[in-house]
Parts: sequence; structure tokens; C-alpha cells
Amino acid sequence: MAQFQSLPGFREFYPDALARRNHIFRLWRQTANTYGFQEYDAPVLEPLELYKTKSGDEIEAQLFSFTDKGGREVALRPEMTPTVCRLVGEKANALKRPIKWFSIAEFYRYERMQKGRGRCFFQLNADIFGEAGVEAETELMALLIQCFASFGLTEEDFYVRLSDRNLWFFYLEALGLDEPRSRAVLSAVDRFEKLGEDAFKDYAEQFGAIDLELKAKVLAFLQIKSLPALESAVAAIPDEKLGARLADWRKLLGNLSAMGLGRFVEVDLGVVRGLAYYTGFVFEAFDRKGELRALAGGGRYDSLIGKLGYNDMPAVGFGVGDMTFALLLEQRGLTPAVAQSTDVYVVIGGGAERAVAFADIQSLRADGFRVEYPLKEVAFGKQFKAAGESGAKLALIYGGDELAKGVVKIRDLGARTEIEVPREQVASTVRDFFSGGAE
RNA sequence: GCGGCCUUAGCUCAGUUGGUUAGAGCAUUAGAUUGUGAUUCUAAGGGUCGCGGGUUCGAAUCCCGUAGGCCGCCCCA
Repeated sequence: MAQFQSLPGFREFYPDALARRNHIFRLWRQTANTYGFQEYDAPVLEPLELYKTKSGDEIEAQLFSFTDKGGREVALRPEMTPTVCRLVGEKANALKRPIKWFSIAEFYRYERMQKGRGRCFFQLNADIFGEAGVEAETELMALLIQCFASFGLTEEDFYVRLSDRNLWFFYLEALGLDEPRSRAVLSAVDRFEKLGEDAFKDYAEQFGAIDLELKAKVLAFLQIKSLPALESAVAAIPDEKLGARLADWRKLLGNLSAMGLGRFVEVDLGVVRGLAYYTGFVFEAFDRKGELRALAGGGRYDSLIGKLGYNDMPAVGFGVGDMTFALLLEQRGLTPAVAQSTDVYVVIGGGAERAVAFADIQSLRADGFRVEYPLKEVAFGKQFKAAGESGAKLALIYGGDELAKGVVKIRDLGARTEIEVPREQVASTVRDFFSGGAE
């Protein structure tokens, strides 16, 4: 039986599964289009160096990487960001701003499988380049939320946590921390939700036990869950950068409320997105029940394009993986039955009738109807059964009796009624049925 | 990289203290039904019991190894 298995962590999409996947992609694509994003794609295989430059040498352990026949070190793409940065960086001078792009692509990571995570997966990636202000965050967060809401998910189902690495750096700077210490504190902040007090161990190893007063301030700051709380926390510290940053926060949250999306967004300074390349606002989407891993993540990464050797360009982006998202839809009963059904099933008497039926079948198909017929001669009873199971709305009956009279019998499979029409009126009758009956 | 549980038909699962030819439901195909569909009845196809080794007169069953799956830790771009 199992002569060959698929590789661990890889997925196969039988028609049902592919129909569900396509449904997700269709709505994502449609939503991105309504926001004025343009779709792009790029190679699955990239130079290994592209990812090392962005994420460091350690990344190789988590990549599908190998040496190709030309001696090049290559890797299957684990993410889209470096690639899209190259695309934008190469043609930066020729691209109209703002650059609003998206892609739906497959990615590969050499990882251990878990719920919502495999070695290959699809992601919707959307990015805005060339806009340094919070207008870019506004547009992207709105798109992210709409990409979920399009499926019928509501604020009861998911929410987006918003945080800000700049705000953290300015705050820690105002508290007198240098950059290495600030980074260590942020790393602790990132892990605090999971590890609790242990999150500060790494900091202690590098810089000695953390000052208790400082720690108290950090913990208080990371538990801020609203703009007013943030404002009052910052009000106590006279700092120009912090004040300016707060203005950005008001603007971004104000924009999202004006769009009617405020209910989806929560201030949560506990989110800092790991050691990532993010430089400003960061956000993550989660299911409300807290049962699944992150649904989406994104943020601003203004220095990455420069790091890859191009002129600096501001950038904000997010990615949504298909696996966790599909789990959420399933949990909420929003996975649609998307089986594509037949429009017309043609019942054919015998060999002679077949030739006549074929001509009409082909012309109906040319008109865009989905038409099926039995590949081999089978009994009428079977054919009607097959017609019912196919989901067809109409059955056309090409029997010897009808053709002798120059007519075709058309059966409305839903209403269980039949009419006979002259053969030359078959196409128009079918067309009328579907244009009149459908909407 | 580490840990827990699991693996018998396409799917969901039975399978007695180790004992003849490994079963059921669903699904598939065919027949009842050579001109009218979602019901019903009948039958068929489909398995080297994940793979390899060991114990035994005899292994789906016990032991060892290994692969794969699920879940969690680490990580999560």
C-alpha cells in the first residue's frame, strides 16, 4: 500500500480540501483588491544568503536548504518579506508611491509539526512601502481585519493586539537604559506572558539582577491595555519623543475607530514580536478564546530594505498563515460547503443519440455552463440517479423517442417537472432557466 | 533538539489468555431496475495488521528497534 509517502509535514490537497483552500484564497485576494493592493509573486527558491542577511546564520537550521548543481547555496523560501524587499528595492525609483502589494504564496520551514503548524503552509502577505506615517499602519490593520471579517468572523471571534517597539525604546531610554539593556528588557517583555518572572533570567545573566524599581515600572508598562492608561503612564515622564509617539498612537487608533474597526483592536504593550526586525508599531491577531496560536502578525520594518543593500525605505507589512486561520473558521462553523456543482446533466439513450447529444453538450459548454454526461452507456435509471447526485439543476434527455420527434426533454430536477422543446431551442431554454431562476 | 500518546480496508473503528481463512459501519463499484433521481435490498472489490528484527509449534496480539501521525516544550521570521 504505502510504497511512497509524502514527506513529513507536507500536505496534499484532495478536491474537497483544495476547494476549501481556494475559497479562503479567493476572499483574501478579493479583499486585498478592494483595498487597492496589487498582487505579485516571486521564486520559491532563493539564495540562502538572503535569509541569513535578514535573520542571522542560525536561521539555516530551520530552512529547507541545499546546494544546487551549480554549487549555489539555496533555500526554499520560509517567508516573503526578504523577497518582496528585494523586488521593491530593485525598482524603488520607478515604483509609484505608496507601494501597496500583496501575495498568496507557499512557504517551507524545517520544523516540528504541531497544531496549526506544518513544514509547508500558505500565507497572505500584504505590505505598504514608502509611507513612514501611521497612515500605512491604518490601511494595513484595516485590511487585516477585513480579511478576517470577510468570512463572517466578528470581534467575538478574533482581535488584534497593538504594541509599539519605538514606544518601548523611548520609554526605557527615558528610564535611563542603554540600548543593549533595552533590548534585553524587551526580550523579557516578549516572554513574560509565557514565563512570568523567569522571563528576566537572561537579562540577569547579562547585566546582573534587574533593579526592582525598574522591573516594577516595566511590568506596569507592559500591562497597559488602553490608550488612556498609556497616556497617564507617559504623562508622568517629560520626554519629547514619548510625547510625539503618543500623538502617533492617538492618530492610528483614531483612524481605526473612524473606520469602524476600533472594536477589533486592543492596546497591549505585552506584544513585541520576538527579536524581529520590527522598528515601530507591531500587531498580532489572535482568536478570542485563546485556544490557537497567533493568526497573523505584522509591523513596521523601516530598516530592512537598507540592510539588504538598497536605499532605505519605510515599510509595514503583515502575514496571515492558512493553517491556523482554517482551524478558526472550522471552530466557528464558517467553513463553507464549496463543492462546485454541475449545472446540466445530459441523459443519453444510446449510441445514435450520443452523437446528437455531444453536439449540444459542446455548445452549452462553450456558453459557460458546467455540463456532464455519462462517459459510458448506462441504464436510464442510473443516469437519473447520477444526475441527482451531481447537483445539476436541469437534466436534458436525449432519448430515441424524443429525437425521432425532433425534441429534447428538459427536466427541472428541483421541481421534478418536465417539458419538451424543439432541439434548436435547447440552448436558449437552458440560458433562460439559469438567468431567470438563479437570481 | 526533548517528552507523552498513537499506527488494523479510502474513512471511523472492533479484534477474547498468543490459536483455523483478520471483521463491521460508512464510502466505492455492480445487480435488482434496457425510459425517470436522494429510499430499500443483494453482491463484489479493497488488508503483506506502518516497516524491520526477536520470542514461540503458532504473533494484529508479547519484546526490541525504526518510520510515520497527533499533542506539548524549545523556536516561531
